Amino acid sequence: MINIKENEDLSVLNHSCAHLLAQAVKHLYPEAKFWVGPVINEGFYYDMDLGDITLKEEDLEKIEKEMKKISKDGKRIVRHEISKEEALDMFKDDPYKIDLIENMPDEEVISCYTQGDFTDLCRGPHVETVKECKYFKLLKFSGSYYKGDANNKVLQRIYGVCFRTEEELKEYLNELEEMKQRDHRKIGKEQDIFMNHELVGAGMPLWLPNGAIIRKQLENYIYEKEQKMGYQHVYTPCVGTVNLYKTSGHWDHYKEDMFPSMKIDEEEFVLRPMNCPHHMLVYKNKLHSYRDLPIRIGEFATDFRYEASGAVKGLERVRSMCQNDAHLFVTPEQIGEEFKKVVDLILAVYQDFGIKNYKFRLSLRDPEDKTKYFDDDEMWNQAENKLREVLNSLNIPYFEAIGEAAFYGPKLDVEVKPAVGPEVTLSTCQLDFLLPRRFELNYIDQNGEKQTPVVIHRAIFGTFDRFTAFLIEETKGIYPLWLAPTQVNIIPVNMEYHEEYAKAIENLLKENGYRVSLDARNEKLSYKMRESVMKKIPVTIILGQREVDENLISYREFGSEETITVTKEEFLNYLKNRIEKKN
RNA sequence: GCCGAAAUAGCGUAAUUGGUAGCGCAAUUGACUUGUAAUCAAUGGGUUGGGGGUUCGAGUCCCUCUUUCGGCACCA
Repeated sequence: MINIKENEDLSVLNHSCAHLLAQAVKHLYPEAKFWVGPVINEGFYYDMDLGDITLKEEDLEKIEKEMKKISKDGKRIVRHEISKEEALDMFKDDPYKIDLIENMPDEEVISCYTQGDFTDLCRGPHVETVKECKYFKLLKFSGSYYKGDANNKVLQRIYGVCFRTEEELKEYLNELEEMKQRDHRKIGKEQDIFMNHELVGAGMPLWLPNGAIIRKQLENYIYEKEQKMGYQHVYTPCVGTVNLYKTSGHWDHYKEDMFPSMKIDEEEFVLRPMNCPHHMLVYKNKLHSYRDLPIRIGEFATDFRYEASGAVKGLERVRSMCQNDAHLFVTPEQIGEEFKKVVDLILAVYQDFGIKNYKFRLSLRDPEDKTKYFDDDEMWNQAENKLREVLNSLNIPYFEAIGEAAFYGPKLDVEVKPAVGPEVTLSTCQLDFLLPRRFELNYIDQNGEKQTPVVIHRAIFGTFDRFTAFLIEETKGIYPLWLAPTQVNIIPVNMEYHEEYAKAIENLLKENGYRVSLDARNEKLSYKMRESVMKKIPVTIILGQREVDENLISYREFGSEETITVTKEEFLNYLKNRIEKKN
């Protein structure tokens, strides 16, 4: 999809359209006060205070109409530069603009833009006249916290998008509609991947048989890869004592986001929100020499987090999840090499799944924020510099994000954009100098002295839940053969004459380990073919008199109109080949 | 959690101002015996998300809880 913000022309146009929106709102709601109206990747929005008024669906139409009217009128958009005093006077009725002006550095030139009866404080640039903002659409509206702070007042936000031509706008709106069609929640329901039930609770997905097949394939796939890389897999309990999390420091940072503790006899337990503390103790179970490192402890671990009710979403954001987790215990010298192996693994996995749209994000702490991050400047500088150094040596493109680190250390996150909603983190690889200290981990170095290891936390799939959600959206529910819940569907042309042969082929494929269905209903071939295609089954076999007579198999691949007829051996080879190539 | 919107059969949906809950697909049964995206007919299926209220009467109005959706905030 086109990125408005990265397109210079569309960016200016959309920003002007935000002003047009504000002008129309001002006409309809004279008491409206305005905060900011920036351009974003998807278009633009404007945040405003409408007093006691909250917008309704119909209001958007009214505002759109007013915008069209103003646009038709075609007033010029004129820039003027003013002093801070003039600006403070001009916007004296709007506390939000006063806030903006007061926070501007003294030396900055203050500019505003006037179009007809409306003037907005703005850096610009803008298009020449409001006439250019002709092909726009208001997309959605919602509340949003002033300055993005949940303690502040809720402002009204309206989102929209603007293009140069009607065709471009239409195309964009169509694409938005197509994105909704690939939403994993929609496909997940259609394909019986997962379900939810209000008696189980929000954010607690139940994986149905088809989803369980996909997940099992993912587990086997990553287990084998990790096994080959020297990971040792463990099983640890889904509960821990509160003291375990007090030791790690998670309790102080996240107790509000955990399920409440349960007191049994004299001890308090929580459902575990993550597995690091358990793995620290697995490491500590034995005395380690520097010769043993790196030690890589992996686990497919179910965790529970009390995510905010407004945050839960399908398989993407849940309260019960399974992490593809591992903790690597390394010497300081081994950080670079181990980190590289993790990044290589991430890249290899994405290649296997055909995932192309992702970004690496280097997540750093906000040095100003002394409460969110463990307070030890030296430790942070060491960790962040080391991580940046490793990334630069790996030669992968990444961007830095301040304030996105974990409380114990900086991370490399992989960001992807779901069909609906903001970007989410899939894979993560984190550098941690803190937890090994908290749990007093050590190893014996060459000189027989105790040293503290460094821990790398990493999750390749992130959680199986979120990865599956993304996989569904990437593939649009058209899975490669090795992942498909049903791999081959068999349709006999005539049940009476061909059922026996069809059953023989079904057994042959089952014996070879494939997931096969036989459509034995008394329906027309075309009826069954339609269903097979709609279910997106990778391979459909058609068996009629020709196949029976010559002991052959005819099949059709999903997405192809062509029927291929081969011997049984050739067909088995064909399947095997596709599985190996993961397509 | 916050600001909005919504919840009707397995799925997708309809029901003027409050007045007998319909339809399509799927399912079941019967007929048809089929060569690549829908054969025909019949039948069953609903405490309209839960609880409470207003009313002669509630899918429809009010309160409340739950869940879902669009954003915001959060995300170890």
